[in-house]
Amino acid sequence: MHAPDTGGNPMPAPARRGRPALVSQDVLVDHALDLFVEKGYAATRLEDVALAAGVSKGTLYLYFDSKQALFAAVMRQGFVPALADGEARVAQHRGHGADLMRELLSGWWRTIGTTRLGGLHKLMLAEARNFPDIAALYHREVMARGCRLIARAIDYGHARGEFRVAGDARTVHAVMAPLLMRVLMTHSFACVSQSCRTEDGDADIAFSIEFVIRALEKNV
Amino acid sequence: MHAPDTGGNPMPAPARRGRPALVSQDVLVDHALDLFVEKGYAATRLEDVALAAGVSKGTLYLYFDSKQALFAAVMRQGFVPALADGEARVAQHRGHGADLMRELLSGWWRTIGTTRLGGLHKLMLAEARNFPDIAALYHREVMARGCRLIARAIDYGHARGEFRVAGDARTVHAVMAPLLMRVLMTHSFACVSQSCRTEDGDADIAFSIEFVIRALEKNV
Amino acid sequence: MHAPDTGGNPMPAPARRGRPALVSQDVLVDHALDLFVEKGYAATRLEDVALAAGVSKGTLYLYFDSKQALFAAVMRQGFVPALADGEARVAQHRGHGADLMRELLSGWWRTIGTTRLGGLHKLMLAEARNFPDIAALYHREVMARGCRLIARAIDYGHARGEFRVAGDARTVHAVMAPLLMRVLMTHSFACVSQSCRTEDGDADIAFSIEFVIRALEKNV
Amino acid sequence: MHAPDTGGNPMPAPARRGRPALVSQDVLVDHALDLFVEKGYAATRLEDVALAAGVSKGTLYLYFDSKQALFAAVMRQGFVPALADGEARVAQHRGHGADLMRELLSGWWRTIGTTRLGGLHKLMLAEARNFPDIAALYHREVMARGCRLIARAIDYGHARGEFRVAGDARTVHAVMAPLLMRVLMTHSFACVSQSCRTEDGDADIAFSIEFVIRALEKNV
DNA sequence: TATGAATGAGGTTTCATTCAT
DNA sequence: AATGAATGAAACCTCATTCAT
Repeated sequence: MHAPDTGGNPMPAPARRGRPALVSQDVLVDHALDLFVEKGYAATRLEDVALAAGVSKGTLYLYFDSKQALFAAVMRQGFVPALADGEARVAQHRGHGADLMRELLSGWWRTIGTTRLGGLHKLMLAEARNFPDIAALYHREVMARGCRLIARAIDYGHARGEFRVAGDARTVHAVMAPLLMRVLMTHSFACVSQSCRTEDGDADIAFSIEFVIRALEKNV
Repeated sequence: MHAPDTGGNPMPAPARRGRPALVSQDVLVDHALDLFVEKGYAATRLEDVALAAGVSKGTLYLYFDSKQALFAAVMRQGFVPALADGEARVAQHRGHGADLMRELLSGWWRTIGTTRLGGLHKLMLAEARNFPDIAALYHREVMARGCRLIARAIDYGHARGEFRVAGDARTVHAVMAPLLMRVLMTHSFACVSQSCRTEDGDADIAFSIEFVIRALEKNV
Repeated sequence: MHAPDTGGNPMPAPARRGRPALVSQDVLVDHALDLFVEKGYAATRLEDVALAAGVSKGTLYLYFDSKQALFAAVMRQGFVPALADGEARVAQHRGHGADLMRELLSGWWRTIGTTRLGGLHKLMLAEARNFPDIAALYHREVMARGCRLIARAIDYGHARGEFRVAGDARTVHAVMAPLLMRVLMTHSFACVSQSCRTEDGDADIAFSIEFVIRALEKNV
Repeated sequence: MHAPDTGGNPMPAPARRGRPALVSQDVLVDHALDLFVEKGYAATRLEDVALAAGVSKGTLYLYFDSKQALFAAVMRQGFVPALADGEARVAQHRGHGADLMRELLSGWWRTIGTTRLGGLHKLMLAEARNFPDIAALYHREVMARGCRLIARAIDYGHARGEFRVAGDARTVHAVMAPLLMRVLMTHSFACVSQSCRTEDGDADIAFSIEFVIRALEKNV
């Protein structure tokens, strides 16, 4: 992930030849993410991605073999950082299970639900059938990993005697559903209905979180 | 799906000139629904729709002005019957609110969640941004109406003192989310992961329903 | 190759629906042959083929799935008739072996060497490496069949005691080479050198034919 | 192919500034020859040529103005040495005309027929129409010169009363055709048919040579 | 009404060539 | 001299839509 350590010696000039790159893969992926999320896969023209990044159509093909390869890169690079962040959070937590759930879910909402990454979830959902390979990658690397995260948090509360259920798949699903649905709605119908916008969403989100926590907790 | 029943009266040689249509709009919409759900909007070719319905590509244009018009018809005709059914159910109900919820949600699951109509929800979600007009229609005629239905049921239970909350938008959302998500998963990742299939889904669905009912009910 | 015999019943009107075709596969193949021979495979644009036939680019794809499929059709349809003709000729022949050879070779020259089909031989030679499947077809259906034809004629003269050798592969090769080379030259260097043109070619061809016949015949 | 021999004199530190070229035109031409012969002109990418020679695409353009210029260089450099060799052979020959022919033709086969240069002949044939200028050069410098060579050899035998014909163009053509055809076949259909391979070709070649010599010689 | 041939805009992809370092 | 990023024209191919019968 980072350049090999050269042992304290100052790294010599990288001896770059030729014209320096105008863009990097990351920049292209960044703009592609925007457009894919905004217009969907089919309606996004590679030329628009390139122009958005300030290069020409052909340049894109120096970095990605095909439209599908670009799409795969968008998926791969989009979710990895957010997941690592969530995992760290669970590992460190002490205190009530309900508080951990609150932190996790509201954290997810802040870093994914309200950002382009939310749109990426919707995109993957919409295109999964057309790109089984990428869908499998997403399922394995993103969904499964995210579910394990939540499952561990529920188990934590269950082990402390606070939650009435353990973190099995069905429970995880029920816990995540309200937030995920809200994200999907935002990225589908926000343009159509005020009620799907996320603007004053914080209160709504808190409500959804408390709703599922109530379903998890033992009666007092 | 089939020709309208003429009530047992033998149809005499019809007075109107020309043959009756060999196909009706309904047949086309029916096959279009299948293909749209299976492949998504962009990947569905009108020629395939026509072939599936046993007519030629040109004939399709006698019934629908454009691909988008066909898509709109699919959406319109897909949801109307299911909604009417649900509304009748709520109007008639007597007894516990929880039982009404169970009936509504499991009824929704049977008639929509496990049928092509589930795929239609996913399709609309995926394409809403590309077809704001249709999305607005869907939102108005399907989503809003469906939400009112659920809201009324929650209010019913609330009025009886069984539910701790009234049927406002946020609650409706939280109640529907698990079932909707499951449908979306089925139509996206079923091909990729066993865990997204709906096969032994009945137990899972019951679990999801009880999960949200628990969140609705007052503590005992 | 021809419509199935309907047993003497007058064929009913074919009940053609829709717009009658502006072109047929044969017309497209015909123009494609011209352009492929003139410019080579890579330099021939499908749009030019279509325009030459008086239709649009898209129409071509109603008849052929791809450029390669068109190329295959050109090859298949180009050679079949000429071969059948030659085979009939050998079967009927009576008289001197040398005369049969003269007839075959000059017949080949007239029907292939001086027509577009000569260019087709050159095209196949030039493109064989790029299209192994089509090359295999050509080798099996055209070259092998043509070689058998010549071999039979040599065997005929050999059986009569006129030729000193039998029709094995090497002999066939040596017999055909001068005419084939001349065709290839014509279609490659004619534009560059008068000496490669075929205009007064008849005397040259007769010379080439007598040259190989002399090599075949026993000394007098 | 290798650096010019400097004659044993130790090259002192060269006075000229800058490094000597890391690659020479010859290296590029050498690899271009391989690729052109293997894949044909259109299917050969300049980038592959550069990579094969161990330089970058840009470097190639320091030596050649265009793909066509590279092609021209390949042609020019490919044939010149072989021709000089053949010409020397004819000039020195004493003895039977048939033996001279055997030596020339089998020499051609060894140095051209079985090497990449054979593929170069095929390439020129395939591309002549697309590059008239190069074709003219080839025709003038290679074909015409080669034909003169053969013509002189036939004349030699004719002057000695061994051959029944003089070395006119038609005869030269008939003499060369079998070997040329075999080369073309090898470079076109070898991948498709065992019978076009050159493996045990020596016997076949001898046969072809004797075949044409028989056609040249007077009856005994 | 129904057909199926025809269209052509629009997309992806390739690659010879240029250019700044 | 050498590089390698960048370009953009051009080709193939698709498919929603039109049209003549």
